[in-house]
Amino acid sequence: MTIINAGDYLKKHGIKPSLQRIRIFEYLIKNKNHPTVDTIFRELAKEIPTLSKTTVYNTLNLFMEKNIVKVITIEENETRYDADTSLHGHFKCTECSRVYDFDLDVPKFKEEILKGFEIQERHVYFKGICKDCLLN
Amino acid sequence: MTIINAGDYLKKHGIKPSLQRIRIFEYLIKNKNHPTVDTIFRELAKEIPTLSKTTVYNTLNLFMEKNIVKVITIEENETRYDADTSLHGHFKCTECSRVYDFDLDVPKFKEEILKGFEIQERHVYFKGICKDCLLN
DNA sequence: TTTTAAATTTGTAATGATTATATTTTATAT
DNA sequence: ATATAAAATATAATCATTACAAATTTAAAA
Ligand SMILES: [Mn+2]
Ligand SMILES: [Mn+2]
Ligand SMILES: [Zn+2]
Ligand SMILES: [Zn+2]
Repeated sequence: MTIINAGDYLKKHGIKPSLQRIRIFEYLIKNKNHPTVDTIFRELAKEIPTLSKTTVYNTLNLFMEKNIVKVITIEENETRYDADTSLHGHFKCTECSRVYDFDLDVPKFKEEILKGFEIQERHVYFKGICKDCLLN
Repeated sequence: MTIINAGDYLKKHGIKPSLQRIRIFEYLIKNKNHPTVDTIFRELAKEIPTLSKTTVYNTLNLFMEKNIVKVITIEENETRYDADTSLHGHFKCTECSRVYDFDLDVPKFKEEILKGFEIQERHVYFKGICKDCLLN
């Protein structure tokens, strides 16, 4: 799914597209690096000098309510965000701390044990050392 | 895997079995409810009035280094611990906040994309509403 | 058994991420 | 242009975790 216009996309999901909201959402779809609040803030503060970190928090929480971003909690005390809401796995490299995406096959989950449970979210993440770091 | 004697198990893993360490480990294997530090502390403080929360933190971090417990980070700001180090999935109910175990089939992961990556940890968790809560 | 040293536990302070609150700024409607 | 609502900002508060130093316990040495 490619998002042509961030403003339209926000509107379509019931979010008034302010400058800050557009830039934060654009940052997420252009940099698929699963950034933290701090990363987003530091990067965008260059373009928007008045930006407040609170706004980044508020905006991401709003995005989550409206289901256009997902939260990634791999490490405690390091919350990351992802504008790709499709089901996919994440691999975090413990060397370079990059977070990679990888495909997941839903029906391959053995979920019989959870018969009678209503599953709303599925999260899969691996940790280890990425190809890049292994070659060094 | 059933652990007969907590003290022996700790020794076998290079951990000197102090009273606090034994009790904390026993709590984990007897209560498979994936407790938080706070839960462990509150429960054990009844038996060990001198217990310090710092000790619970220190002990769990030691257990993690020695690979006899795993950390579960489903929610940001709610770190839980599991003495079952085998690969299995977790289901967290958003109603009663219980965390259930469920089996996972390792080879069912589609990991071709991660060829060349060294995978050290695999984590799978789902969120939703458990059977119990759905029946109310 | 006493003495000494090391390991462990404890209490308190510091840190850092997130949220709460109040104020200011911006957008919208009359 | 004025009033009202929404959004952004600055600052303070909260809370989980860690850092640090002192006290206690355990183990080793004498
Ligand atoms: Mn992703
Ligand atoms: Mn478990
Ligand atoms: Zn790497
Ligand atoms: Zn439930």
